[in-house]
Amino acid sequence: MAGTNFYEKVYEVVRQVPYRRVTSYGAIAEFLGSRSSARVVGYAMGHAGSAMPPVPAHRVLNAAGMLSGKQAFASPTLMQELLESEGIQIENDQVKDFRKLFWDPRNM
DNA sequence: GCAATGACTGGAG
DNA sequence: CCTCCAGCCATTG
Repeated sequence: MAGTNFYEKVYEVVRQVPYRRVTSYGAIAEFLGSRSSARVVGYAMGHAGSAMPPVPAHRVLNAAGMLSGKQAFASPTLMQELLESEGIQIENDQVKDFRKLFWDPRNM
């Protein structure tokens, strides 16, 4: 069942990511209690397409600010386009000024 | 219930 | 600078 509490938590955190901001799997995992569960966060993101309401998964990147999950989108370029649509600059599948655009769930 | 998997991470080579 | 390895943890078969 893709409706577990953990998934819900992950989706909830991702939905709280402000416009024109990004975060990382590790940050979300850490916010949920275990930084080591970053992989699970990514796994949950894979099901984000079925999540309701929809989750801005394109704002979730790895620790390096790289679009590691772009393949999971309808189109491999969709993630980058969505981010650029928000005013975020991407270069070589990597977010520029990632540190500046980075948003920590605890900082809300 | 055990074994495999993954949109990760940090450290070592 | 780039590549490889081992840890970690919820979900799935």
